[in-house]
Amino acid sequence: MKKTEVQKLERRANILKALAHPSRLMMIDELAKGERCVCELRELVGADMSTVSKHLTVLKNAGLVESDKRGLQVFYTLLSPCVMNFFTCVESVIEAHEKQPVKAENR
Amino acid sequence: MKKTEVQKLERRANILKALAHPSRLMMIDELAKGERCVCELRELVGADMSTVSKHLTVLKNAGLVESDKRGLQVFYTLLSPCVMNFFTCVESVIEAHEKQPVKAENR
DNA sequence: CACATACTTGGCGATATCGCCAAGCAGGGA
DNA sequence: TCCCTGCTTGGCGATATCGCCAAGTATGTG
Repeated sequence: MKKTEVQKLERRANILKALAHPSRLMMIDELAKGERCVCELRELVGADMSTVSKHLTVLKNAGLVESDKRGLQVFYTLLSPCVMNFFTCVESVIEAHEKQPVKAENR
Repeated sequence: MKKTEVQKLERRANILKALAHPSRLMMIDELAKGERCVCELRELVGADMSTVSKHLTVLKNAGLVESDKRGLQVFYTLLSPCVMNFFTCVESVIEAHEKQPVKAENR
């Protein structure tokens, strides 16, 4: 297996990893509606500001959001709304899985 | 924030987390071509069989794949090919991010 | 300047993930 | 029955992630 191939997969995995957290999913969902400052997102997820800030750093490092400081506030914007399309697929996986979590003979 | 809302986000996050690993991405990609036994996937990712088996368990618990034991071998199938659509979006994020990883004034 | 506000960063303990080794288990062949 | 093969499970150390607190930075206000 090639090294470049692994690097490519790692980059992909990093983006998915950035998305793979409840609070970050909530923020992404909110940012899909428009830019938000950190304080608004803090209120939304109900966590410490430092925690929210670190989550946003993760999203930013993955290239999913962008930040813009205006005065005292920092506004974040969703750069790739296409990630919102993931959720219909994810929901279908959840639905299918909840109906048939394990085969009957394995229960 | 409602409890059910959080659970929903956690389920979504779990699926994305299951995808967020280079080896698992490689396996998903391979399984998109058709069912494969554990030994084939082991050869593909070049890891210990136990490691591969655990990765497959993660994917199975997330509802992304299904297993079928036939004789000595266990064959895995991709249940939700729609996840393959994620990658065009992911690639666009990577491309945009590599062109402009940080703003010029922050370098 | 002093001070408040909005946010980021450092650090720490708690928890989760990762990959290997060793052991266990089920199916098939001699 | 004994053994081999293909796979899963248990366990362990190493590493990463998480969330809070405390401290630091930058910007605006009196």
